[in-house]
Amino acid sequence: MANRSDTKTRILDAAEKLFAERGFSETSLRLITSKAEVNLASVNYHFGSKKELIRAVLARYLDRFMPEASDAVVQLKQGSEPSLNEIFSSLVKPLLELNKFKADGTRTFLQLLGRGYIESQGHLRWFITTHYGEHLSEFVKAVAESAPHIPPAEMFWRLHFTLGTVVFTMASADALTEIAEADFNEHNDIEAVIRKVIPYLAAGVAVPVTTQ
Amino acid sequence: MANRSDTKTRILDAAEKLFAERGFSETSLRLITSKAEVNLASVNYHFGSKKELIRAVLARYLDRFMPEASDAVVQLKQGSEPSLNEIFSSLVKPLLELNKFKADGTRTFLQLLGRGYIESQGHLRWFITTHYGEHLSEFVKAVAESAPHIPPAEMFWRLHFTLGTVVFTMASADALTEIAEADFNEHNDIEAVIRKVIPYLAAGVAVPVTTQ
DNA sequence: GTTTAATTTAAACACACGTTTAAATCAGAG
DNA sequence: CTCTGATTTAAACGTGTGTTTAAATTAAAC
Repeated sequence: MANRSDTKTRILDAAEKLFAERGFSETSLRLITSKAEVNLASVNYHFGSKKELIRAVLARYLDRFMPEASDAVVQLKQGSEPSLNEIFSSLVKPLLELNKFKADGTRTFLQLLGRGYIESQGHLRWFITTHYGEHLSEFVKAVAESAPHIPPAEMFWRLHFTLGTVVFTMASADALTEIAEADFNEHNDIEAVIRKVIPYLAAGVAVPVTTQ
Repeated sequence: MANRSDTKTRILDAAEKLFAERGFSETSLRLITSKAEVNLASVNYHFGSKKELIRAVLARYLDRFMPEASDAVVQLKQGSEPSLNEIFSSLVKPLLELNKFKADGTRTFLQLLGRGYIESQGHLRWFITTHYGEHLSEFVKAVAESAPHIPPAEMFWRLHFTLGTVVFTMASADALTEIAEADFNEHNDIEAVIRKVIPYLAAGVAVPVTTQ
């Protein structure tokens, strides 16, 4: 069998960059293959379809991030009663690790996640919960335990509010950092944004339920 | 001149429903015109292009909501020092007013806003700030005054976190209420979701800045 | 009732998309 | 070297898109 083929990798690399920047449906296979300098048909040859290419792009990051993230949460719980801030903060290192895998990997991953959740009309939600459900529930459990005054149904909503904040912020992170630079002369890399959002999220998740 | 033409309205009505449900780029003019039972070409005749149709759909809601919303904020400030919770809550009535304009108008408007911010790659941001900037800054000013311990640059980020929460939650509100009903046997209409999100947002916006 | 302008209609246009095909090329095994 | 299977390639396919055209129809003005 012949297999030197970095073609697959070239496609994934070009695709993830374009997907993150402009979204999935706005990125054509022709654009991907021209940036990757491979033949158009090679996408279907190696991945079957565009949909499966999207999954492959996401999986390459999720496979790295998810185990590390849930490990971090589990390890954090070894100590005594982590705060919400600490739980969220424990995800920062796994996130930044992605920069070692690829330049700007953290930003790319978060933007992909954002695009995915927004565009896929619930399809990505299914993909993640079925493939990474155990890692995910480790995180959810830790959050729930550290805010025991929030009933489960309320926590469900708040975690999705949180997801929304992260996902939207990351999908528009480029535009926002530009505006912030222009209006406040304040330069923010992706890590700075992550560190800004954590206290915001933690406060919202833990705020007492008002029965007005 | 001939003008019985509810054609324009029929198009707007069908378009807003489909846009809210499935997003702008996922909704073809052929689907819109078939649901509206009008001819395909009438969209371009009455609106010029799909892009201008999208703007018209959004404007119909924004023209109703924005003045009412900023009025509500201004009126609230007549009293003494409204809290963040009160400021956010003052938007609920204007939002629910949209249900009088059209059945399910509140949900439709918020979903359109969500889709718009997500899909339009900054274009809607420009449209709203140039057309409704004065109404908007009334709201921003009120929020800033009620949380004077947050520096302007930090507030910029937190308001966009807030926007993200709202926009994402509303864009996926249908899916989320379904899941909540299945998993927690808890039925939520759009008003219930709005009332859930307000304390979450207010807590995040006002949380003290940590200089760790 | 005739004229005029606005509107509606069916058809076609031009283009971009994801996918498929079949031939050409390549690399490794025997 | 030869053969075999994997990979790459150029071309075409079929479909769906927003938009345009030019004729038909409608409604109001004179």
